[in-house]
Amino acid sequence: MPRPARPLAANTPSLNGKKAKTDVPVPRAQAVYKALRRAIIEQALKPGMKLPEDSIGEQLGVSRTLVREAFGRLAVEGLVELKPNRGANVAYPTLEEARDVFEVRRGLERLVAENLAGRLTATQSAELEAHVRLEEKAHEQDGPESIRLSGEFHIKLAEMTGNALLLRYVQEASSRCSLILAIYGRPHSSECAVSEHRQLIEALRAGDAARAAALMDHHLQSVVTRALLAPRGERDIRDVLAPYALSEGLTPS
Amino acid sequence: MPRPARPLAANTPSLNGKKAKTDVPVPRAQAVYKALRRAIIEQALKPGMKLPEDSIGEQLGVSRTLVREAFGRLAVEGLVELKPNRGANVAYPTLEEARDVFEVRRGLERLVAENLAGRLTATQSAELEAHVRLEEKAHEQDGPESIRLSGEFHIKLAEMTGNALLLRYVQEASSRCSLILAIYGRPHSSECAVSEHRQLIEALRAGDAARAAALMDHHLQSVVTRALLAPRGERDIRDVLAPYALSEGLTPS
DNA sequence: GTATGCAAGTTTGCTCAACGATCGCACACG
DNA sequence: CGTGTGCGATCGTTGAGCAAACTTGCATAC
Repeated sequence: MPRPARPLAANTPSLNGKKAKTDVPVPRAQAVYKALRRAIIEQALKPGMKLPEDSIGEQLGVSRTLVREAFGRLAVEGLVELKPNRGANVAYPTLEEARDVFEVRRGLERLVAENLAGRLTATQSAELEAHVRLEEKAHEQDGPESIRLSGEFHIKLAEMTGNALLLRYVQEASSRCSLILAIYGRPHSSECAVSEHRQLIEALRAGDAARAAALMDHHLQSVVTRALLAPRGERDIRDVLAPYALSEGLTPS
Repeated sequence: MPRPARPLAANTPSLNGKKAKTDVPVPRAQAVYKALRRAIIEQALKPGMKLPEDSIGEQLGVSRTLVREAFGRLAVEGLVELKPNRGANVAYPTLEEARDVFEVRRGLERLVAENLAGRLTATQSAELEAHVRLEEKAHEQDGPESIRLSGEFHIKLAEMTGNALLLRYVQEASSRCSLILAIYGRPHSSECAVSEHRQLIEALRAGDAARAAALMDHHLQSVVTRALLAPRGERDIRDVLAPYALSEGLTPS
């Protein structure tokens, strides 16, 4: 039995748009996971969309086995919803889940701020400044670049902590927030205020852990507020009707 | 081709020692994952131990496919270490990783405390009291029950928040802490002080979020201290030599 | 005694065909 | 219109198969 061509092998190096950082082979299972994850985050695969194993496997040039593995992992992360015998769908988080994710994310990012306060190296500091400058430049042009850079700022901070588990959790929570904001967010509400990023860097440099944590908390809270999600404790008619208003193209005042 | 008997199907209902809570079928892949996870946490599978797909599959009565899926998921959780083409081993966290996990856990549990402060129902409160009484009883008998109940107290708190993501992260961090303490902890150092659990419940009931968070933080910090892991910032000869001392059967004073 | 090369055996990563179970949908019937 | 049945699609899983990678044991050279 001849073995078929392996299209993904040809594609794998280009998935990241650059060569692998090391010569460690990247298992195809990993590549499938990353491709699907990215397609969900970038909204090529829309919230609620059905994900048939067969056709996804065909499109990626891999067997169902690897697709199933990727689904399993994405389900743990909350990006895919799996039900026994019912297959996989891109997750469609409820408002309750959204609130949970944002709450946890705020806690995690506070931890990042506390960890980094007073510990930034000159190199890291310069790197953050450069990033903020990119954000400002992108903000002037009003494109999707601005949103991407906003999110990357937070990932960059988590990376700088050097805590792998914290980074993983922040990445995961951030991905889920992206999905949630795609569903519930107001247009253009996904990006962060660049000025707040600047203030945060200053507090981290000053070594004021409490101030940095408070700034971070306030910063993320204002992202949520701009995105129409009220914080826990403010359950009112607005919460209940929000998805209906959106589906009818209405914008609450 | 006749299909073989399915030993795991016969075993699955007994894995939890009780009937499934609902009639939703439990996929075997899930059962394999849970069995392996439990075996690692309970230390039937020791840190560093090699996990061959073939023999694990035979022992659990499932195909390699499901074993591979379980490995993938356990690897994400940090309980299993996977290297391409080198197979799976039970994870053996470094001291650095240990520190990371404890730091994140402290942050997560602080979040739990803040979430619950002033929000415990009477039922929840009674449930926690009952749990602490069980801990006290088990503590008198000096068995493994005491350690298990200690860990469960924290999981129970996280459940009470109603935040699924927070619960998942606490469960995961807690599992990894168990593995770490198995490697690096002093004997009998894994359990919590029951009196501190009591103080925590009081603060939660009083609605003092700041105090509850501080108590939780201090509580977990003292678990770490008792277990020989110094907090970050105290890198000294003790850190460096700890694993060597242990491997030679020496106990630092 | 130590280092190196090679062959054989073992394990891993993955594909694929196969089969039973489950589900949704269309159609027939009362 | 409501209900039951049959069918096709999909899911969950198994096991055979194969290539690649790795490990182990043995022979040989220095």
